[in-house]
Amino acid sequence: MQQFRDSLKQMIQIGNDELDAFTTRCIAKTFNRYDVLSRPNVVPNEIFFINSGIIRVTVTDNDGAEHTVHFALENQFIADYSCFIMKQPSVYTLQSLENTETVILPRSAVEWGYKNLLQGDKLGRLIAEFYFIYQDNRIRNLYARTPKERYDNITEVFPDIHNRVPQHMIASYLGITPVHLSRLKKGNTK
Amino acid sequence: MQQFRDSLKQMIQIGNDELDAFTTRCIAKTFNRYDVLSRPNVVPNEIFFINSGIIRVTVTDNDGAEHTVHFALENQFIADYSCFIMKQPSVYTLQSLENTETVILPRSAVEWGYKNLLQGDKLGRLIAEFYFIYQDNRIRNLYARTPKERYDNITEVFPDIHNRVPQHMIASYLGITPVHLSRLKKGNTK
DNA sequence: TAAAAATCTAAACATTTGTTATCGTTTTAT
DNA sequence: ATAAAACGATAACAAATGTTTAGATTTTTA
Repeated sequence: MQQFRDSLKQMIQIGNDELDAFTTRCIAKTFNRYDVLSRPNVVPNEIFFINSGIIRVTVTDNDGAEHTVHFALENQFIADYSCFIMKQPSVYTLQSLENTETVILPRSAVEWGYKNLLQGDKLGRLIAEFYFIYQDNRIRNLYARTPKERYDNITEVFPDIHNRVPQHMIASYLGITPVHLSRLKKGNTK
Repeated sequence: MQQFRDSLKQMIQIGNDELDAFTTRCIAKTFNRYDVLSRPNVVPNEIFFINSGIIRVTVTDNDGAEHTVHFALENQFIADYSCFIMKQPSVYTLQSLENTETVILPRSAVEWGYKNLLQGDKLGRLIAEFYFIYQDNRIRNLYARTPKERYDNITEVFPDIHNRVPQHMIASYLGITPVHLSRLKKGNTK
């Protein structure tokens, strides 16, 4: 729980009493590799903070094909945040790709934080802003960069991804097929 | 300014005194069609609220090609919000497509609001969350829907877009060429 | 440790999407 | 009102990307 407390302290001004009260409402939980943390069609009532490990977020399209839209790493928050906010049934699957230690923030804790922490709303603002920036980058890359360029730059955002995630999941994240990624690596295409 | 005040009142609890103090720090400004509101490579220090009109957000890639990443409509906030938050040089161009009435929120007003409005951080949180949800949707569609599906559903997010925006800009937003959109409309492709 | 499963590359072929050019129509600007 | 520019459809062709299948290698599981 200490790692989680340190992250909070980096984001907002918060004393030990507030930290105690808040973290008491959170739950440490460890997942095994390939465990599913969150499924589609269920209203998500949890935000996860990752102490160690890696979580993949996927969406399934109308044809049943699975698309990796995100990898979440150490010291990051992850959730089906849209559906969490809107209290609507989830659209994503969250799955651990390694043994993953998390801190779970139940909805009750989050709402308690907004109401009772001196800088609770600021914390919520910073988390939302952080992911906004990340997503903005995503969208810009999808529009203005080729798959090859996205591949070449993926380690900017996910430093050791090549050692931790199979290539076909990286291809999915890039928005291409594994076969095509294999081709791009050979360098025949621009 | 009344429209802007009403929008604020819908988002947070705010009295007339606070509203007066805040809106005094904002500036009403009208732009002509095709005016540029914000350019790349300049640190953006403003958020725009749209009373009427429509603003297009574009990014230019390495080859000099322009991509439309967003249309902002009435009663929405729009900015190069990532760069605004990070105080970094802008990457987007904001351009009005109609005569557009805006309220400008200078950085000074935003920061004043966070510090002095009772629910300032909550307002910031809600705005960031709102755009997070919008972007999340964008990304999911880019991954899990075909261009044709994105075209068929575009009026969900932009109701009267077909009457207000030329088709080649819609194509750009969909991530395809105008020629290809023309093809899709004919219905030969899935 | 051995069998099974997952992974990556490769090739051949199919489909989607982009590019260029043309033409008629509509919109804009003088 | 008229000339210029922008716009959208279309066709022919080119390039990018997907699909299927096969085989070799690595990783996982029993």
